[in-house]
Amino acid sequence: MGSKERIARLKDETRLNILDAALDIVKDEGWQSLSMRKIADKIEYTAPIIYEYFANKEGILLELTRRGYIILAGEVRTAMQQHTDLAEQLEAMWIAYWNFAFKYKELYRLMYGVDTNCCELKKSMPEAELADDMIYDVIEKIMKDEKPAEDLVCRKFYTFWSIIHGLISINLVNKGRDEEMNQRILKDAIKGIIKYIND
Amino acid sequence: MGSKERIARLKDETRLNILDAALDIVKDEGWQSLSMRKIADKIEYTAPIIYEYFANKEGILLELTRRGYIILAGEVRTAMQQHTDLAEQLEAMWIAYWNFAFKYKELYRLMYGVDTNCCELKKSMPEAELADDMIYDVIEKIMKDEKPAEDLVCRKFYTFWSIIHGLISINLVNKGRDEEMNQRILKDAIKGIIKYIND
DNA sequence: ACATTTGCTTAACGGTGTTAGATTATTTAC
DNA sequence: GTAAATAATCTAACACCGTTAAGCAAATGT
Repeated sequence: MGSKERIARLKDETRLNILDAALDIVKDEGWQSLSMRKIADKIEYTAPIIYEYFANKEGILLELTRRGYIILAGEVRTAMQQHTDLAEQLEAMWIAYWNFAFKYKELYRLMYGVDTNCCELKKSMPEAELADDMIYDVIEKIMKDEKPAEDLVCRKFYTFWSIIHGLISINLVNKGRDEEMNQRILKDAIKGIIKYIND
Repeated sequence: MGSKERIARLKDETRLNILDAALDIVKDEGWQSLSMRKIADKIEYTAPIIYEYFANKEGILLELTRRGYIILAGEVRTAMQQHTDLAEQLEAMWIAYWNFAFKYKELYRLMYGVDTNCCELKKSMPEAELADDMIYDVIEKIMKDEKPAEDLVCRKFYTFWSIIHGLISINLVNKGRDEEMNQRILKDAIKGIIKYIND
C-alpha cells in the first residue's frame, strides 16, 4: 500500500510547516515572542502536536540553526566557485558570508547568538559611549599628522571594535577555546590594525 | 529628623540588593533563568516589591547594563593612564576592553547582546562547520608557499571570522547604521588581512 | 486615640513550555 | 458491514513567568 508513504509525506510536510511557521513568526515579531501556541495557531493545530515532530521548543530552534548552516555553506560555496584567484576567492567567500547574515538575519542571530534584547532603550544611555569616546580620541590622535577625515577615524574605530567584539563573542558563545591562541590573535590584530592606521 | 535619611539609605540599599541578587542568579544559572520571583527570594521579599524600585524586569537589566558601561569606561581609562606612547596606549585600552569582557562575562553579554541560547547542543552539529572548513582551506592555500603551521592558519581564520562576525553583530544589534561605511570597513578589513596573511 | 500613610503580602490575570488523559477519526480484522 | 484496534488530535492541567490590584498590618502624624 502506497498510503504509508503518502502519510509519511504528510508528516514531513507538517514538520516543514512547523519550521516555516516558526520562521515566519520570528520574521514578523522577533525571537522573543515565538511561542509554541503561536506556531500551532499558524499551522492550524493545537500546541501539543508539535511535540510529535520535535522534542521541545529548543528542538525547533536547533533544526532552524542547522538549516541556517546548510544555506550558509551553499552561498559560500557558490561564491568560491566563481573565482580562481585565491585572494579574490577568499574575499568573495567572506562577502558571501556577510550577505548571508543580512539576507537571513533571523537565522544568523540564532546561529551566532546575536541578541537584540532591550536595545531600543539602550540608545538613550550616555554611559554606553564613555569607553568608546576615549578610544576614538586616541585613534584620532594617532592619525593627527594627516588631519584625518571624520569618517576615516570612524572606520578605523569600527574596524577595531569589530575584531575585538567578534573575538569576544566567539569566545563567549563557544566558550573555552585555546586561551593562548586568542591572546595571540588579539595582539596580532591590534598591532596589525595600528600599523594599518598609518597607511 | 535623620530617620528620613536612614530610610532613604535603606531604600537605596535594597535597590542595590536587587541588582546584586540579579547578577548573582545570572552568574549561577545564566540570563535565561533570571526571574523576578527568584530575585525576590534572594532578597527575602516577595516579587511585587521589586516594582517599587524598578519599573519592570527590563529596568533591572537596563541598570545592570548601565553599570557595565561605567565599569568598562573605568578600566579603559586606567589602561590609558598607564601609557604615554599613543600606540601603546591604544593597545592597552583594547586589551582592557578585552579583559573586561571576560572578567564581567555576564555584563558583557548583556551590554552587547551575546546570547548563548542552546549552545551545548550546537556543538554536536556537523553542519556548523561546513562553511568554516571551506574558508579555512582557501586560507591554507594562500599561505601554502610557506608551509604554514596548523595554528597559524587557525589564527588567520579566527582573525577573519572575528572581524566579520563583529561587524555583523554590531550592525544587527544597532541596526541601520551607515550602510556604505560598513561595506568599506568590510572590504578594507578583508584586503588588509589578506595582505597581512603573507607577512 | 484616631486617621493616615507606608511596607509588604496574598491573590489574581494572562501568558509561557510541557505532559497526561480523554476524545475523535481512521484503519484493520473478521 | 460491524467491531476492535490504532492513530490523530484535542482539552485540561501543571508549574512557571511578568505584572497588577486589593488588602492587611504596622508605623507615623496629629
